[in-house]
Amino acid sequence: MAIESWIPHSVRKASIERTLQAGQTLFRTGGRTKGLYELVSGNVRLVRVDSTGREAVLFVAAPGDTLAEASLFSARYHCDAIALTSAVVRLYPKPAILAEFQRDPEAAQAFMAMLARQVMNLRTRLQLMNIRSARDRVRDYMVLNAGPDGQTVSLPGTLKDLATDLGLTHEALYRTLAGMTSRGEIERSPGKLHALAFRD
Amino acid sequence: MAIESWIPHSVRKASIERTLQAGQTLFRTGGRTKGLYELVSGNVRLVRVDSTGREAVLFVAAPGDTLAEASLFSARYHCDAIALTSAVVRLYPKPAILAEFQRDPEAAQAFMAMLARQVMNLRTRLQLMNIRSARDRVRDYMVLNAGPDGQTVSLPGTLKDLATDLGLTHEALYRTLAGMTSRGEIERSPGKLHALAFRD
DNA sequence: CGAGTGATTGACTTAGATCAATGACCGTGG
DNA sequence: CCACGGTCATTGATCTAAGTCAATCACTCG
Repeated sequence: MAIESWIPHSVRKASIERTLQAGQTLFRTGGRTKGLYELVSGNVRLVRVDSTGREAVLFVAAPGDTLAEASLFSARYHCDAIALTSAVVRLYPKPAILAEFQRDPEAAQAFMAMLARQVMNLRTRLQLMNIRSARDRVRDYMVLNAGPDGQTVSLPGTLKDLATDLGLTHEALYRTLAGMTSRGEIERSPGKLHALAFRD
Repeated sequence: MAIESWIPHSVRKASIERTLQAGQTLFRTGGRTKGLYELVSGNVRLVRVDSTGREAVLFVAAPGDTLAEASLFSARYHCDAIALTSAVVRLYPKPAILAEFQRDPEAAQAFMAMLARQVMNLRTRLQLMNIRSARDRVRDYMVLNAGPDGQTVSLPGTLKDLATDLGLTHEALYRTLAGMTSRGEIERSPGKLHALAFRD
């Protein structure tokens, strides 16, 4: 998923960094699309605004996320991108990317593979969000993200981050983990979760 | 998103239909990937099973969905696909697709565009699921799916389906809609929702 | 004319959100 | 070197929105 894994070198070199203040607009609905953005630091949110001025958030990008990949294939943006915090973005210019894809089918394929993986991932997360029970959500998360041994999950960030990922409040997650631990369903070590026997 | 919009004709012709009984396995983790499946009718679920035998559902495909696009780029499946109901799938063989992408960059680009759109879409739905309040969820859904006039949403299926899409029970959705109607926030006509003035 | 499904509403329960407080830890600046 | 501000982790008390169970009506289809 990391951008380096699929962006061709030539395009990489042509990229440009830009710094945004909190609240600053990166692009706006109807504007000409410039290329693919990678969020380096900070947060940027994509919003769509309806005729009455109500806005709906499409996506809140975190560092490492890529913004507006669909805009590579359309001439105009379909939403607004606004920095939520001060942020740094990197722009990979559209002509460079598309030209590279024409020239090198390998590059195109790498890009497709990355997108396909993202689709799978997102679908999985969506499925996870359909689970009502916090405990089942954690369980499923563990099955899905287990390491090679099939029962250890290493946490990428803080528990708070995990809670957000799971669509729970951090309090709910703490409680759920505490409950599962006391019931002997999991064990915890710093930065890791171990699945033990589950009995339903 | 419809498969006809991006699948090259040559590949289309090479596709094969297959019928599954409820409970039948389409493919299994570790099996050789054959290509891209489109679900024609019925439901198929993708599941991952961990070492202890616990399973987590990755995705439940509905007619029109495409399965395992990521498997186009890997040699082995990473999950099991099992028919939930009796179902019909259409297989687009991997060699045909990949060869076509090599030959015709346009086709490759169409595929990328489709995937990119899917990614946007999925992210948006994920964002929607983060909204706790049923009312806000409906509101956001309406903003996101408003027609050209910016305030009419035509419902693709039944309200029950919509409820599932929104991650609500149908009862909760009915009540929410009833509430919003009585408060004058929306108007309803068969198969359509109209947004009126919202006051928060 | 039943059987099946969608739409709708009622009553009740509960899981998780919300608000709040505490302790541990960490960096940093005086 | 230590006090202070910040964030994470954790737990308690309370509340409420949405889930669950259940019943009814309208409609369609064979």
